[in-house]
Amino acid sequence: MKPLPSVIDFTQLLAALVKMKHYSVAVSVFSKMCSCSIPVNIITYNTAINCCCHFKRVDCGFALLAAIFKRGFVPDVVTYTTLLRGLISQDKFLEAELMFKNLLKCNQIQPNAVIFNTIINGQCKTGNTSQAMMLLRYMEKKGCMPNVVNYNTVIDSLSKDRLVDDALGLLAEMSDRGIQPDVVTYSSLIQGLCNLNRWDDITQLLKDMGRHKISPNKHTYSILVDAHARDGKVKDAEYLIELMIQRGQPPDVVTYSALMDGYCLRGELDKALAVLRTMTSEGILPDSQTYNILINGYCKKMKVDTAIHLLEEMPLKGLTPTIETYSTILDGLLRTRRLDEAHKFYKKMLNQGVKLNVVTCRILLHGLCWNGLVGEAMSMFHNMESCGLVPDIHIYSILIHGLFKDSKVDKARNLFHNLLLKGLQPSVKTYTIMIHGFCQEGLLEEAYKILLEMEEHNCLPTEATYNILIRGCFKNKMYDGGCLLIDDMVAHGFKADASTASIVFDLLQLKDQDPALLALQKKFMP
DNA sequence: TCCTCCTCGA
Repeated sequence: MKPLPSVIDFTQLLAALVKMKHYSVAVSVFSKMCSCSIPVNIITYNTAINCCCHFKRVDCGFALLAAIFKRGFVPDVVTYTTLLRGLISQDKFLEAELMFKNLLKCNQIQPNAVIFNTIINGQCKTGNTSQAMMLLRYMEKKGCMPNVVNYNTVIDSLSKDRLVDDALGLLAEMSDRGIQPDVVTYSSLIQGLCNLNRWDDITQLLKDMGRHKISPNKHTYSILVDAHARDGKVKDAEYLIELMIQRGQPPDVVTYSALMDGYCLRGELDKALAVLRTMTSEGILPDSQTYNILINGYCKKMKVDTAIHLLEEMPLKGLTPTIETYSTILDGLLRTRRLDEAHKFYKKMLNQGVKLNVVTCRILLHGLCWNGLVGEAMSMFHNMESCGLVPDIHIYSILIHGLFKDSKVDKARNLFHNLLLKGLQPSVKTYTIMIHGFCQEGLLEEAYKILLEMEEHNCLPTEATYNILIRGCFKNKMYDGGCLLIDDMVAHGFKADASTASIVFDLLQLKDQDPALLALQKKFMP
């Protein structure tokens, strides 16, 4: 109190609380400061607004903006950046974009690279990478040179959209303009290449990093560990972890979780558990996600009881199960047809205040259909909208599949038309399910129409799509049609391979010695 | 003294 610390000291105190993620404490300290007439300035306000935003209370952030005006302070670009980020983190991207445009139009701020990036990142995260790219060009026109973070944001998004070559183009552009890429740039690119299994390019990029004297960090290594683990190469993943330790970048909970996931994918649950023990003994505490990976592993192996045991263990370790934890177990119960337990579990989950999301609904609908309860699935589907949940294309595919399985052809057809009316783009899966359903019902013409529709919408059929339709033709003795389709699939670059041949083979075994089938046998069987 | 980008889960 004597002397009273400066406004900078108080602001640093607040910032320290933010860094420790004690947002509610920080906000109450801030309001105490205000009521005690302790000096504050615009930076103190910005820090407080940032707290509100992390606290998922943008509304309080805007209340503080009003207070700024009331006290005669002038909000700066940081104030607005923080508010925009708050809006975006609460899925209000369109509002954020509108506010940003107004700020520019009214010359309220001199936009800098940070505020531009906040919007660029928002566009990337809402699936509009191409618009983000346009904004990257636009900021330059506004006299604001893009920095490495702006490039990194777009490069990361392109890489995640599988457009790694475009991302690599931006890397080249950076070098041309003298903007040095950093470890984040390379990490994003490596991840993009990992998703496409372009191992040679990854090696090349790692060499490139070395030439630029940029060392991989925890993130980079974790990306590589994850990629190897996903690819089943757990031994290589283990080797990478050793390398991390040697190079002074010790693995963390993310690295070990990725390795665990690799073991789970191979069904080696004992080894996954061993990883959990290793990390704990090294003082790295598992988080909810680590448990979710393990729980998922056990559910996929139909060992739902062990999964439930792990769920019960979480609170003992100070962890709160997430919606993902509950959804995984629910999926396990439904897949093992433990309907009563699933129902009880679902009720309990809702009682605990867990909020449903689209993925949980997807799991429930899939589970209901899988257990032959299409009617209940449909009524749940109709309830979704009243909960503010918008069904996605996967949900439509699941329901259409369920309806066909129950021979409800008209309802399936209706649902398909409805999704088109809603402006949803059917996926290859949706189309394939339609084709499969129509084939089962002997409606070959309708099935074929769907194939044509796919091509019209530039949705490329897969080998499986063709095989399903071909099988449908043969089963319905439309041999010529089947043969034409085989030619068609070959023309589209697919091989009429073993599974196509086996269709013919299956039918030969089932059916009488139909001469047309015998002719086909000559064509396909060795 | 405050605000942007990268790693694991259904």
